[in-house]
Amino acid sequence: MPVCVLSDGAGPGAQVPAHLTMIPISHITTSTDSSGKTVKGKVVRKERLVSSASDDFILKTVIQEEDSQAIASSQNTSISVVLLGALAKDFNEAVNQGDVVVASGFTVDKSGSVHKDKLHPCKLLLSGDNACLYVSRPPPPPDPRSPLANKRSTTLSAEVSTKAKVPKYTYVRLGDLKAGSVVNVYGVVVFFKQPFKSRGTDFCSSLKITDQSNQKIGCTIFCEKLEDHPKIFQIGDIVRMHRVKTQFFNDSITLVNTFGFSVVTFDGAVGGAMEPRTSSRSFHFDQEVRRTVEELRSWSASQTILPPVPTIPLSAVQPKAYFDLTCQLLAKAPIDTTCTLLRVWDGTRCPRTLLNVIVEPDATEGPTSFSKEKEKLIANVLVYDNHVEVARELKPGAFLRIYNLRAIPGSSKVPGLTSSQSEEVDHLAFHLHGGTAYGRGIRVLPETSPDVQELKRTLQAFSEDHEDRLSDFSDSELLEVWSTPPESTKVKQLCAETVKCCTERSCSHDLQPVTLSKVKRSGPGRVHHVRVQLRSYEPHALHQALKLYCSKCSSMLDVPDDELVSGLFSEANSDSGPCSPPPWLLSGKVDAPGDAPGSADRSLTVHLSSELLAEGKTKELLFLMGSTLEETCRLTAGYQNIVPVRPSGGHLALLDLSAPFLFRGRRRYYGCKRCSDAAVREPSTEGVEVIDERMIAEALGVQLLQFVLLMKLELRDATDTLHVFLWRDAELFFNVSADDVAANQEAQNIIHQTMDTLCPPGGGTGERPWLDLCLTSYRAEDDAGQNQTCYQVGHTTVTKPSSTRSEPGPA
DNA sequence: GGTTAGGTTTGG
Repeated sequence: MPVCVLSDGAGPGAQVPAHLTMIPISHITTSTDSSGKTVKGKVVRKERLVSSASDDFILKTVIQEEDSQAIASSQNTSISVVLLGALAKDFNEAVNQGDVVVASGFTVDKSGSVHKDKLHPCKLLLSGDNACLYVSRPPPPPDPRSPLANKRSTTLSAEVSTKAKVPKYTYVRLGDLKAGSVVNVYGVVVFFKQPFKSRGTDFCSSLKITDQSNQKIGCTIFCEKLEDHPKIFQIGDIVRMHRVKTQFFNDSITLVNTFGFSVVTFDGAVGGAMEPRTSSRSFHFDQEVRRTVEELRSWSASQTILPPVPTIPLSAVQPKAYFDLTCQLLAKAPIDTTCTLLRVWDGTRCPRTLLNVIVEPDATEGPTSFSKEKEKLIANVLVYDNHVEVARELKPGAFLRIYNLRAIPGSSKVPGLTSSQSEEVDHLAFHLHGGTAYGRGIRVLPETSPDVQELKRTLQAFSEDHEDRLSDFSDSELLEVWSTPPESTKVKQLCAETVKCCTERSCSHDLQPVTLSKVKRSGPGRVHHVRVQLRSYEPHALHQALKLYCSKCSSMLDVPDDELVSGLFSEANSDSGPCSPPPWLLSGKVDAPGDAPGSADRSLTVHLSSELLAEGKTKELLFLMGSTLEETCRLTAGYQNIVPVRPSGGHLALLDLSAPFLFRGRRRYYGCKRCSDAAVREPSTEGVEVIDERMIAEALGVQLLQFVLLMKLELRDATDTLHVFLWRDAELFFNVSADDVAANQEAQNIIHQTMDTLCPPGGGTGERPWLDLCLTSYRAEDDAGQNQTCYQVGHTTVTKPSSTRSEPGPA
């Protein structure tokens, strides 16, 4: 449906998808297969937009082959194009005679007027979701101030001289606004509130903008959909608004959105990326837009109009301060109806003790505990009232900016708080109070934002430092680690402080360690602390410890090996036959990637969402047909998300769900056969910042399986042995995520090294380190349906794995 | 082509 105006500079902007093949106008016949094809031509005639019913439009245009050689050697170089529906309307607004357009998703029909107009015997029809039109406009006359001017005028002079550019939009300076008109404006944001629910039907955004005329103008935006609101991340961002009305309020002009409103936001930093933030399907972006934004950026940088940005890291937080926090959400838990706890970190450590909030593990979304080192960096943020609703939509792992967060010293009146810390005074609590004053609110930042990129580097650095610290022991420390109690150690030594342990408990239970024989005599439903050694473990082939778990039906599956998955791919490829993709997909071909250059002569059918294409997102999501597992893996280098598909009964279908339904880089995602209702369906990408496995799974009706780690450990102490499971808290135990274990060798190595430390191969029990563990006992049915008591290790982290154990001597 | 809000904090 969309019309995309291409950037005429080298910068970002919509691009015609590279996999589509262009065909010359003269080659078009009624038997042309238009799938995966484009036609390019200059608009030589544009007729009036005709509206046949209230919402139905039709527009006829004629495009002509641009290549003069083709024109000279062929007759049918001009062809009629009929546009229907919204596309016609968009075309009418966005395209001028003289523009060069590329059409895709068209159908070919016989032209009824060939005798009359002497044009091509065929015409192109564009309608529906499949159709897309890319517009590139002759660039504006060279700007004499620009260093590129000479270069431009030589390479593009022919086109420039044919037509003076008529700007489509005119923008009014904020100092020239008159009440009672509808205008387009640019402005630098000096104040903003995230959209909040109004008392009417819409969300309301409130902002104040300024420009070179130094007027500060308040704007109020009402839109029902959040994605239509300005995507403002911080003061200094630049907005461009189309169709806002001016009106007087309190003796000053204000701007309110009106019919046809649209807004695009740009980063306000001089030299920053020119990435337009908008959910509009069709928006105008060219060299002139770029120049206007750059002018506003440098003007704004030279001014002192902007209040200081109150974004500071946790390490710099002062008591009583209000500040904006850029952070990652790790976990969250509702406290009561007016308050939600967000556990966040930004990789820096606040020098103050932070408020400790204890909630039921069952109420927590995300991990319930973290390694002790990480825990020290985590801030508990309490968000109140209207923010609770926003917090409900947040997912652990998301990157957030919390605006106008308050650091409250010594405050301890937290609903539901059970921490013994509540009487302490020397700690900081973080509150996001109710209301929207001072722009209070929460916003999810896209991963592409520069601030998130920086945050991720900080978090990464923490993880690396932390791991370095673990493996960086002096010899004396190593001796302490390895000098374990002798076999004859009696129970009384369990509490001895002198024995070094290589695990740490992070639970809040106030329990004395007990012996395994006592654990065995106690019934299910208990929590015990024990000090034990690891006698043995299963599976020894550690990759088998990685499982797929369905949180819906609780089934646990082995991860299929490559041989099995390869087989499923070739099975899928053996189904052939006619197959019509759904109308929202555009089809094309890519060369099958191969080792030798000569082997790449096979081509694979690919399908891309026309909506994503329209947004220029050609690498985001690919439906791939006919590939082998190996080819699919190779293509992950070029596409963020690959969904393998196969023809089935004339339609596109997913592969058997034993195969991954999605490839993302080195990561593969699986779905639950029992709980999925899988089909190729269109993902709704409107307003979506990042296309991830969750949204794709949801669109495809796939119940996403989670990678988990499952091991059975045999523990021993002086009194007995006990088999326990390591599952729910296995990631915490190894301090590694199961997702990472599934995707990379380094994470797998951590598990190997840890197990080698806890249970050295070939070593006697005397060498094995002692472990402080928290055990939970529970009742479960075994395979024979018999009730039995099971045990799980929880709240425990291995703190001192070491790979240098085998060579303790000086290096 | 309606209504909504119309910056500005003390409080869990």
